[in-house]
Amino acid sequence: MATGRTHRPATRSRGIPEATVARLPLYLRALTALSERSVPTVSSEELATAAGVNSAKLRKDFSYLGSYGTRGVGYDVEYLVYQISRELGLTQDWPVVIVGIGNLGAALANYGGFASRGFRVAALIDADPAQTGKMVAGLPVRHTDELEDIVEHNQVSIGVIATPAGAAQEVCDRLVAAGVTSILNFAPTVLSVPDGVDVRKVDLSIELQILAFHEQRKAGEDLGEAVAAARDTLPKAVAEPVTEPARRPGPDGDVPAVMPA
Amino acid sequence: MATGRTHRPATRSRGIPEATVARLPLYLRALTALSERSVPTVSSEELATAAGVNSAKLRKDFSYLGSYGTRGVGYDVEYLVYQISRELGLTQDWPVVIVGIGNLGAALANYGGFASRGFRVAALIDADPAQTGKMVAGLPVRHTDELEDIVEHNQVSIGVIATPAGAAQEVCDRLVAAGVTSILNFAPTVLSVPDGVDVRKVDLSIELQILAFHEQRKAGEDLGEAVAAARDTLPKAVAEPVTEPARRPGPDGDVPAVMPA
DNA sequence: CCATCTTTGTGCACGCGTTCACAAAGACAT
DNA sequence: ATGTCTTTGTGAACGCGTGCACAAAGATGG
Ligand SMILES: NC(=O)c1ccc[n+]([C@@H]2O[C@H](COP(=O)([O-])OP(=O)(O)OC[C@H]3O[C@@H](n4cnc5c(N)ncnc54)[C@H](O)[C@@H]3O)[C@@H](O)[C@H]2O)c1
Ligand SMILES: NC(=O)c1ccc[n+]([C@@H]2O[C@H](COP(=O)([O-])OP(=O)(O)OC[C@H]3O[C@@H](n4cnc5c(N)ncnc54)[C@H](O)[C@@H]3O)[C@@H](O)[C@H]2O)c1
Repeated sequence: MATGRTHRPATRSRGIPEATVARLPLYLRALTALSERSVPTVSSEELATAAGVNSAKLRKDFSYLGSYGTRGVGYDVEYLVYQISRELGLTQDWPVVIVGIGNLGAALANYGGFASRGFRVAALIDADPAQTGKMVAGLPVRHTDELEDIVEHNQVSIGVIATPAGAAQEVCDRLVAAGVTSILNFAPTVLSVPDGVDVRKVDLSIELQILAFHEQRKAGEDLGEAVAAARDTLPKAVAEPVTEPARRPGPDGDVPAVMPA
Repeated sequence: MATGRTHRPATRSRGIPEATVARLPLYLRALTALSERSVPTVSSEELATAAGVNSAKLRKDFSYLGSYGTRGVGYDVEYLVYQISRELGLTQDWPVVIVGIGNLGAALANYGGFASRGFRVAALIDADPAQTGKMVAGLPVRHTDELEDIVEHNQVSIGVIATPAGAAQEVCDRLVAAGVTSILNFAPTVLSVPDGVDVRKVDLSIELQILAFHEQRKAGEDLGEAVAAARDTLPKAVAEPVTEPARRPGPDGDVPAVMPA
């Protein structure tokens, strides 16, 4: 998930496993829904179903937080909502800046799911002078020149990058230098950051490619494994059908037609 | 990652590990950049750095695809681009539909990264009659009534859901019934799908919450562990101040403002 | 043709995450 | 109070993913 140095060794003694942390928001969402329906308690089985996970996994996850359940009954919904919120740090307000107010950045700014969990959009930042001053989601777009001031003045520790890939590393460096220590990156680039800074990335293109992989697998299965299997086990030299691009890269490094930039 | 039944047991004999599949697009991106610079070959060390991973991991990943490197030299960039593309199923065209053309859906439709990897947006679909017919990213928005026709006629096997959470499961069901077998879900809901259908989800809110967790950790470390440790080890019964959840869930199922610990 | 040097491919060990399965804890009825 | 019944919390086994470390492969130079 995280790209840069997100190495989290056995530093944290009473550490909650990363996999568990990633599921806590899922549980929280399910619990919030139950809370809104005024459901007082819930069993691990029910909650697990609602969150789309295995009940044993859910119980083990909760066991890292402490013993918050009652045997024979289940978990108190309100109490658990509070405990998970506290563990995730949602009992406090997190100011966030979004850098790059284009198609995606504007959509993010308009997204209601931000504020609903204690994430407050402190500022929208863009380098394009034409954008500067425009109102997006009730906030004025501010110029990149102000980035450092904004971050420091609002005590921003979380930054969202929605600029083109080419600008991402530079924006990242400036955010980090200004004091941001957590970055959510939507640009398709590997960001390098110093130790102590967390980076998480969201990459639509990668998700689609993973889906395509499985999709191809399914299609292959349907029309018999034989073809795929035969091709796959062919020795390297022969594995290429004649229709394939010349294995030796021509004088001009040509990319296969189907795979443009 | 995937939500619904994405259980991929030891079915596939010569199966590529899921973790490896998830990294292939990363390698591909780095290789494409090298290709554009007409770099002929690359070592595992260089490529690993560019992709932001460990070189041993990269070599092991490639070993699942076959032996495509040359010892003492490295990997042929063009050849590797082709092999990974083929493995990921990118040598063919994947028609995609986007359902829910609001803030996010429109941004996705405008995203150039779609077409650049062989993913063709076949149609944009929305339930709002006011949206229908509007042009977004050069395509007309079509009404949900046409969903089944569109999917079947265009042989769409990948669907993107960007509707509000409440509509996501229904849209999902219709997509699946119409023949879609891979879904990328942006709505914050757990989708349930039949076996054989892959679901991947992208949830901004979850990403932010994970960042907040680590952010809280970092902050806690700085001002000494003592406070956090003391609070955490409080017996369960006492951990609950009297001021706490008598909490009838208000109209907003929100988090408590500030909990005295 | 041989020596040297570079880089791959992988055997192995280790740690994390998942799942099973069950003892113990507690609610609830009698 | 006692027994029954439900559900938690967790020990233990297992499988997957990661990273080390090195032998083998092949390029390159003499
Ligand atoms: N639109 C999507 O659905 C989508 C999906 C996945 C990934 N992405 C990625 O997200 C990023 C943004 O996509 P988009 O469609 O919104 O692009 P866009 O071109 O619409 O918006 C980019 C914005 O960033 C601003 N910008 C450029 N350089 C900047 C800098 N140095 N500092 C501050 N702002 C700067 C531009 O002025 C522009 O407003 C891209 O990297 C894209 O690959 C987009
Ligand atoms: N905007 C973001 O940055 C963002 C980020 C994360 C998640 N999300 C999620 O993505 C989804 C869309 O977000 P948004 O900001 O674009 O919302 P939006 O309200 O702007 O757009 C939703 C669109 O879906 C359409 N729609 C509603 N019901 C439909 C149905 N049954 N069939 C087809 N179309 C239907 C609506 O007409 C509307 O155009 C939401 O679930 C949101 O939680 C959005």
